[in-house]
Amino acid sequence: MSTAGLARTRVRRADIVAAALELFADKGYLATTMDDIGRAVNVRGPSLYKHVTSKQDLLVEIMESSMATVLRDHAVAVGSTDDVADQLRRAVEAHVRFHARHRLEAFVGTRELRHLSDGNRAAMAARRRDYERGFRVLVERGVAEDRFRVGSVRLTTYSLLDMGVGVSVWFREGEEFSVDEVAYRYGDLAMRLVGAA
Amino acid sequence: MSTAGLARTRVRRADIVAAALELFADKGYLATTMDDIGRAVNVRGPSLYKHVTSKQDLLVEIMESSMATVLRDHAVAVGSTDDVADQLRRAVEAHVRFHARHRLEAFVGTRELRHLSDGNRAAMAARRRDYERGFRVLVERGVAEDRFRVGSVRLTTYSLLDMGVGVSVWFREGEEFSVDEVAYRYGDLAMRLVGAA
DNA sequence: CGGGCTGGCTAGTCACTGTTAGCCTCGGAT
DNA sequence: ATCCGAGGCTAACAGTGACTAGCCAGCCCG
Repeated sequence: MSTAGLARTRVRRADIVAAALELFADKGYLATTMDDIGRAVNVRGPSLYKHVTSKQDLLVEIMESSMATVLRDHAVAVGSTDDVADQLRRAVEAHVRFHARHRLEAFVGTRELRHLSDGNRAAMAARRRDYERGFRVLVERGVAEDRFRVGSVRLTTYSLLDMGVGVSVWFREGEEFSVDEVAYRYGDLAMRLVGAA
Repeated sequence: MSTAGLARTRVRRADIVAAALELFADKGYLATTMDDIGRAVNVRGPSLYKHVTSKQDLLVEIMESSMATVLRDHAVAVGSTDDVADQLRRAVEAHVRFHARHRLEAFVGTRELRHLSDGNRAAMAARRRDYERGFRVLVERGVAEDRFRVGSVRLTTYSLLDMGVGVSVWFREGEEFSVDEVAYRYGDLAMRLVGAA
């Protein structure tokens, strides 16, 4: 069948990206060599260039697809209801779910931003700011609608976001908490932080 | 005076460490070269070895002194009262104050842990775990004494810590908030998180 | 059956970087 | 005046690592 060749190629490339992700998360982008990545997929370093144009490309691919995922999840969460408190709760749950389920992507996404080439980093940073603005806007609306009571919108928003980001550092699948449990509990914590009525 | 030579040496060394700190924070440990550090103190890279035994040494010095600072501040905060809620509040304030005032050290401390040599990393990680345990113990005691009401001690503790760590990422001296304001407000947020009575 | 693309391999290039070696200067103490 | 050590400099070494060049095997197509 004519799809076999193509199919195999596709799989390989995905394997490479997956291996790169694990290594970037574990050792960091700069400390990871193309040979390391090759070894992880049973190939010599230089062979990778038959599938990928550069090491930087791997990083870009990882960060972009990961960013696309969070943004999509966030939009779904916020769009699923009109109640600000529910929106914030669901947004936080999505945020945490992402940082737990895709902890490596999330981890690499925050840690390796600076090793993106200038153009890529700027684009990425902009999308990240948009994402954060989404949360700030929710908190602001909650306050305006008298549903939340916060000392500072900005600090509260940072707290919400940073709590969730932290999940990607300690979370491990199959330990004490499931993804859903963590998401749910962080949703509660978020409601406390904003003093939800 | 015989101290002049010594004094100058000491100052220089401190300058080197300061420059290294800034560069490590900005570009990352691996991406920073000895020439970079040298340039920052108007000296060629190799000359640094008259003051420092290795690049790794610079990282170790930064991380150790920084860790010593947090641990000391934490001990003072917890020792300054007997009331669990006050203890936790002050511990969080100290935590946040540290991450704001010493944001570069804090930032490097969390980001570059993996580039410490094995022995140093293990020692550092252990002290970090102790520090975290200090918070968990406070939350546990608060719950036991019926002063706090939390869904999960572990998750709540992580949240408290990660919120504070996040401060080192966005905080800038002389902008909207002073160190004290941030510390105070995060203390409030912490009280909300633990559902302090 | 045979040609050629796909994708692997080895060898090599080039740039870089931590660190050492060895030299020279200058300021302070004798 | 002179000595000397602290500390700067350049040159060089050794290792690394991204990426390229060029070769070859095997599989799919005709």
